[in-house]
Amino acid sequence: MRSLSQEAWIAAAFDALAEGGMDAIRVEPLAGRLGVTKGSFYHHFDTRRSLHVAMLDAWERRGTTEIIEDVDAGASTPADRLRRLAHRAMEPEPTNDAIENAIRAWAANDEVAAAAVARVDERRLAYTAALLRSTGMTAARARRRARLFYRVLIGEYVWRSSGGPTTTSAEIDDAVDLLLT
Amino acid sequence: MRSLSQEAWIAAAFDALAEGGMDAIRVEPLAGRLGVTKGSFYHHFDTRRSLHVAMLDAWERRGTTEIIEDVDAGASTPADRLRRLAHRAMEPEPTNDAIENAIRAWAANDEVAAAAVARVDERRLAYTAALLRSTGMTAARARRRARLFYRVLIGEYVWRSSGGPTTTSAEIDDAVDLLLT
DNA sequence: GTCTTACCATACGCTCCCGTATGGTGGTTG
DNA sequence: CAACCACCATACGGGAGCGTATGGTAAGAC
Repeated sequence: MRSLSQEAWIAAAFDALAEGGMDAIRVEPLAGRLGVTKGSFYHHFDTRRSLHVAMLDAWERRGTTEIIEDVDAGASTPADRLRRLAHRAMEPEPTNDAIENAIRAWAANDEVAAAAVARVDERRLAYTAALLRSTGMTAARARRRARLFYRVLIGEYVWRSSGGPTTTSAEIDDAVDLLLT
Repeated sequence: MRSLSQEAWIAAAFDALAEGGMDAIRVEPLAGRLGVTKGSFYHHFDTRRSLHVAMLDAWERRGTTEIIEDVDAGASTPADRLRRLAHRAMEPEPTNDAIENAIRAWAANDEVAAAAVARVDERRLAYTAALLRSTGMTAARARRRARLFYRVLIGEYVWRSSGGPTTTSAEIDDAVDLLLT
């Protein structure tokens, strides 16, 4: 049987999100893309809003553990782990960039989204700061540097999506060296 | 006589933009906010799109010269000029942040907006790179540092708007020191 | 004082989309 | 095999907002 699940709707919604932002996630166009009617949608979700919230949950689950596990897998020195983190996080993935940006823009006008973004940010920051502190940095300095790193990362995503240049591998190494100062 | 001008519509549109993004710029709500009907709007503009383009022009004119002139006014060493630039650009102004972010997000899905953003970015980058080169840096390095600075700036705007922390004055000085390395 | 023009109100048709109501179908369970 | 349920189609009502058409008013031109 070819019946859909919530996950199929969420996946399609992320595609639409990456292409046109939060506002492009509309029930009927999504149904068309999935080859069904909105009768299906309102079977799986109460309202359009609940799809948005479900997407937020999925994003929070994915965006918090994925990279960290990936970086921790290659055990090395803290400085190298930081370098791996930077390279991994800055890797050009247009779809991921667009999703990240769209959700962050959404958070500016939605309390629930803002809370989810705040949790994700805090985990990433804590992880980065912990890495920096492992290199012998003071806690306060590590925190500051982690925030600076995160600003660069957000800037990279947003700038890339709006036609900016992509940071090269050499530039990433250069920036990491600055961070470790 | 209390008649409106194009500028009044554009100003109201920027308010709506700061609050709800590009998509919140709707003709009828805007007319309500201005105390007129859309009959007025379609007298001053051909279509909704032409208002958007007019906003883009206004943004490009404003966003390119304003800060630069302000920084050049206080003549000092290149390093101090860069410091002034950083402080001036990172100054917390929620409305300006939201506008900057909204237009940049818009540029991801609109060719005309992307072209305007590209021009503004290039001028800001060129100015920053020139400052850095005046401190004795090589052209290539100055370019790289300018891009890094610009990523931090974009990240600051976006992160602040989505609930992130505001960079303190001390942190700005710290970051500028890193840039000058 | 008429005429023109800038500015705006009113009213309309149209499209897109949300959410609901209801019925149909095919698989599953007892 | 009968009842049930998950899944989806169809059809409807309603709101929001775009763009148009047309008429009205007040300020200046002549």
